[in-house]
Amino acid sequence: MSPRKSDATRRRLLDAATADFAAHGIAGARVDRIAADAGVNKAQLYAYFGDKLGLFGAVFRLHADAVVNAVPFTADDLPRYAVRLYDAALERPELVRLAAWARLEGVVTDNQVTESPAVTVKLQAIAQAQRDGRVTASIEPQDVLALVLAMALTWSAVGLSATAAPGDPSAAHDRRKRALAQAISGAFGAGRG
Amino acid sequence: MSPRKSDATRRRLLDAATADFAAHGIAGARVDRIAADAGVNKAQLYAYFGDKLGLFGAVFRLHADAVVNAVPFTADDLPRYAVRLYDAALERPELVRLAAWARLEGVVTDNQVTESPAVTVKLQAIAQAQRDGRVTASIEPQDVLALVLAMALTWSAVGLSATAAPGDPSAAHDRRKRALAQAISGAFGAGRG
DNA sequence: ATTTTCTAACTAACTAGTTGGTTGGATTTT
DNA sequence: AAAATCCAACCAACTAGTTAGTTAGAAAAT
Repeated sequence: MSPRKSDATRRRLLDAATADFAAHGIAGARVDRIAADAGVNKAQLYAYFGDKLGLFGAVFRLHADAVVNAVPFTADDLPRYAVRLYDAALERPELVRLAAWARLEGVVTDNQVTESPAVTVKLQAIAQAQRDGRVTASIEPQDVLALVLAMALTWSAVGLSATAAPGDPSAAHDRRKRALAQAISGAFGAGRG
Repeated sequence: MSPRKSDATRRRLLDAATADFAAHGIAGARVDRIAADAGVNKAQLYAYFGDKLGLFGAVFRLHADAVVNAVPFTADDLPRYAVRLYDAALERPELVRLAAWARLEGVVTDNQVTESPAVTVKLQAIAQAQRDGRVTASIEPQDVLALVLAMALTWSAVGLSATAAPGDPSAAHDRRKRALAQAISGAFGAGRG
């Protein structure tokens, strides 16, 4: 928008907002707290982002690409892709939480998720891997992708199981990653089914 | 507590609270709205449940038990268990949403999830199925359970993919269930690994 | 008559969003 | 060069509405 506005202030607001929205969701986040944490006056926040939902949208868009895009997708090697996602979710749990909250609070629709270019590209890559005989052809690409994502995020903040934390013993991380890679290999490997 | 208090009023409050908490989460739910929807005065709500969080706790415990009792666990046939969970999540999406919100808002800890009797029983059943050679022994029971749960809830409100709805064409449900059953069979079947 | 269940009205604190005005540095005018 | 002007960035204080939780007492039940 306005190129003159201070990038530093904008950035501080986005950082503070990311933390607060990730921790408390949209309804639970507090505009005053975000402004205070950023060391910025509340009126500035409104000048930059319009309203609370506009601020969330900016935060979400900023990280949305990073959630799914920063991790390179390899349809030929889904186990490794899933492990990379596991690591990414571990390193930046706030991204997963933002996405989960956006879904629950209804600010992103199904169509926005399924019809995004990032998803379309992945589906095509899976279809190609199926034609090449590297991924089982008996499960639709959309379901392969959905299941791989769900499995990779099993131990994330979204999951209903114990959440993985960076401080966990590395043996625990290795154990989960092996389980994940092996389960995905068995589920989608072209050898069977 | 007091055996005299009207069960009908209590039930109406729990029903209204279930809907509101499932739709908006704890921070987003409104005590006045819940009381109005239940046709009960707000002061009654506080007499029955103490405070907002106490009401959420009651709602959560009520449905957590229900879902555990409603879906029988079959360690020998994990694909079918997962499909039953898919159906249960489809029929009662509010249960999944309640659980997701409870996790995100931090009112249930990891230990409460992993150390509950319901989970312990399932883990032992999986270990037995592994000894019987009906489930792959190369993945720990806790990870088998975590992955099966995550996969079954791929298309639920928790998932990051498109959400399944009761109104979807039955072909779509069948397609997802086949994908789910096949993926779980491949991932945890004892034939491989 | 007394206990229990219910209710309207209340409050203190909090919330998102606004207002009117200040600051400090760059640009223009003299 | 000095004075006048401009403007984006900034802020303390405020508003109007909402929130969880309380109270004092009426109605109903036993």
